[in-house]
Amino acid sequence: MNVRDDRREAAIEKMADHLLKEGLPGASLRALAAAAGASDRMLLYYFADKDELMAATLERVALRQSAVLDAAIQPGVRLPGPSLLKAVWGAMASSDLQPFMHLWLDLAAGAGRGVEPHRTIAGRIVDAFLQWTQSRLEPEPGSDPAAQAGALLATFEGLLLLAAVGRRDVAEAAVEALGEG
Amino acid sequence: MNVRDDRREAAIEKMADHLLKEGLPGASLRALAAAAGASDRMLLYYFADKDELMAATLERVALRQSAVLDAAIQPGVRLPGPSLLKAVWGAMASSDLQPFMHLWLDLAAGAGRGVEPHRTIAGRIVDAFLQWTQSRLEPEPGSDPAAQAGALLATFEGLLLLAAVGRRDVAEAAVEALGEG
DNA sequence: AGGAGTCTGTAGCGCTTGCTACACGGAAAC
DNA sequence: GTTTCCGTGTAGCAAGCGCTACAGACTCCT
Repeated sequence: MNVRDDRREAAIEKMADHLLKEGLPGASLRALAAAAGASDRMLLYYFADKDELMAATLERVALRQSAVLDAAIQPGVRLPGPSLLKAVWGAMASSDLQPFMHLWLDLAAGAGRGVEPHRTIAGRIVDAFLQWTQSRLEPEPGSDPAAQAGALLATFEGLLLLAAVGRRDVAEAAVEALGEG
Repeated sequence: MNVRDDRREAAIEKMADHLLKEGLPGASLRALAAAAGASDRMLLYYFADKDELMAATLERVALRQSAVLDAAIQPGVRLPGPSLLKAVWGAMASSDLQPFMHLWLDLAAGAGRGVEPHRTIAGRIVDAFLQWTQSRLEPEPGSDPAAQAGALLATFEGLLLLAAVGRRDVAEAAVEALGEG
């Protein structure tokens, strides 16, 4: 029945595509509207304001990404740290790492300065990822599993950052080195 | 003799301060000019355009930061991985980590999308940091020292990112965990 | 048939952005 | 003493931003 909600939903999907392709800097209302096949006027009819629109769209992107990870390493499976890192890195790499990486850095940069809705959403994403990591990690006995998951997550995020600034080769070599040690 | 170069130099210092305080999003010509005690008109007299201005200012920030690191761990000293990580993290934390962290994430985000001058400068910074890490790292025998340095750098960058998105506690715990393992 | 509420296009407001045109005072060179 | 260049203020341009006012079309209820 509700036409508006349907179109809103469709817009979210198309805007998520656009966001992944262009990143936050390319996410003006007019550009997003063009991507969604609508007018900026209509976007602001579907959503209260840009913040609400961005929150919904970023949430959608996060959902997609967590689906990629779940598909790569299914619930119930547990791996030791180095293997898990390698597996996650491999999964991201084969699902076209780049777009998500760029968007995530944009988001993190905004979050760092406390910008909303970036701060809230980035927090949620990193918490979810942390929990996911802990649920997939075969913990080494004798130290805190949460801290181990945190360390693994940090390393992965750092690899992402290295790749983003054009040092993907360094990141690849690091993954290998960590796999041996 | 050269009045212009003197003022240009002074402007760089003050703009570096401003950049650390406000990050890239707060770096409009008018805002930078106010911080430097000049007019935007004059900034564009000292520098060809905003790109040149930003390149000079970001370079200055990087210079300051590497001075902090050199002071914390002097040339010639070598530490094993976990200790080095702890030392670097401690040095950054005690020198007011926050401003540099934010700026670095802004820069990395821009670099990821290929924006100039961010891409070039971020590349230079990460290369310098990589080299610095390798020069301070007591390498474990049997695997590539460069890759070990890369892995350590990745972890550190990831910790920075975790702290930026408001999970500094997770980062601290991870540093501890890595210190034990 | 008429009024009410739901959609949507047009047009534009007020603001910020990087950058520029122009004019003018002073100092230096000849 | 004139010319030439350096340094600087004023004022403004074109483009982009998020957002809104307004009006018309369409659908539904009575």
